[in-house]
Amino acid sequence: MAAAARIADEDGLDAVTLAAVAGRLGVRSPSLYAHVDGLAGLRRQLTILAATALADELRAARHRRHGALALHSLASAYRSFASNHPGWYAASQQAVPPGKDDALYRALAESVLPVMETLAEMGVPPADLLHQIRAVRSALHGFVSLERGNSFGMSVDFDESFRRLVELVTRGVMGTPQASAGSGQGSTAATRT
Amino acid sequence: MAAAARIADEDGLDAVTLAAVAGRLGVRSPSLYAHVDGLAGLRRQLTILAATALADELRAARHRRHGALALHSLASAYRSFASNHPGWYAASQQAVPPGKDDALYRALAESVLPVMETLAEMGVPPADLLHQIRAVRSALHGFVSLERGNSFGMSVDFDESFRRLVELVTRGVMGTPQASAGSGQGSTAATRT
DNA sequence: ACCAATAGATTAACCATGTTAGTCTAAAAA
DNA sequence: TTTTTAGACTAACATGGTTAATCTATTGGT
Repeated sequence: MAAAARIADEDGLDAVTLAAVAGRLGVRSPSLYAHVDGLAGLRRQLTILAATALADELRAARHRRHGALALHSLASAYRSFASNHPGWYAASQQAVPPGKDDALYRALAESVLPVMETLAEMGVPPADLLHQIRAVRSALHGFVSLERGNSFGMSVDFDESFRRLVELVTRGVMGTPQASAGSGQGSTAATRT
Repeated sequence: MAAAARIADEDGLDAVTLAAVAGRLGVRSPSLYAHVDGLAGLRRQLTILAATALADELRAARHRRHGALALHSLASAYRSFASNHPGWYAASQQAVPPGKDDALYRALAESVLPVMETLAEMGVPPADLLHQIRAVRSALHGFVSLERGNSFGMSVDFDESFRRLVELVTRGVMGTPQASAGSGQGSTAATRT
């Protein structure tokens, strides 16, 4: 897994292949089947590894910070993670098959927890929490994803753009409680949103 | 290309393969080389096709609408496109290799134009335009991408979440001009942002 | 000290996919 | 009628994933 993780960051997620991992370990591909459940298993574990790493970073960024400051710190950490570990970030954003795989699900959920806790602490009413988390996640993932994918033309001032985006979202999350019209939204307790 | 486009939407972007396209056309894979420049060329053209289709939808959504309404319509069209053509959407969001490929670049740029025009028309000052476009694109792409990737747990109320996100961004784009601190941002004329 | 179990690697073989090279055929152009 | 050409084909090879069957060395039990 360590070898796979290195390849992901150095050569891109697509370069994570049984042959590549085996090659780096000085071993033939079939040998890997004694340790991982094929390519699918390898990628799955890589996703878990990446999501866990991201969750750790986010947790650390939030540590002992509160309110808007915590949110800003979180956002920075999120973007830095994607920048420092592009392969891991890509892995952590894989499409998730519905149901079943619990470990995978929980690892991904953990990376969302810090956002949820921060917003909750900032006083977002439970009825709004779900929507706000989605907004924050969308903004962060969207920006990072477009930035990583080279989808922003003119390579100017990404930092400033990000700063503004984060402030826009922060403002949106704090002010204007926005009376919720529909739905009775059940448990706000659980994990992913 | 039509065959490839159908496969992308029906079986996912990853299923777009020379073998699959050839199979659907009742032909052997090597035959395709007379029409497309290998798999890379096929995918490239698919990206152009998808970006063009997206641009058309966005242009249509904006047609004869103005201000916040245009932006909302744009946002809806964006999300609908991803929902109706998941494969095309995925294709239109491929990472872009820097420089060179002009046709590809321009096709992708076209899909951003409607956003730019709408914001400009809404009175966003030129100095802010670039950042605002990025914010809007980030929010839209982020939400759609997370929704498509099954990354929102609890399958409740996506519509409401999206509605709120769009309103949050709209509010952010209209109010609070946000004095820009750094940079002298050159030409605001051009295309992608 | 010996033996058995096991972890972990191996080769061989087979699949699918992408790709190149060389060839054939039928329709279009001259 | 002849030539050109578009568009297909087969053959052959590379890479990557996967399974099966086998080998070997270390570990653990007796």
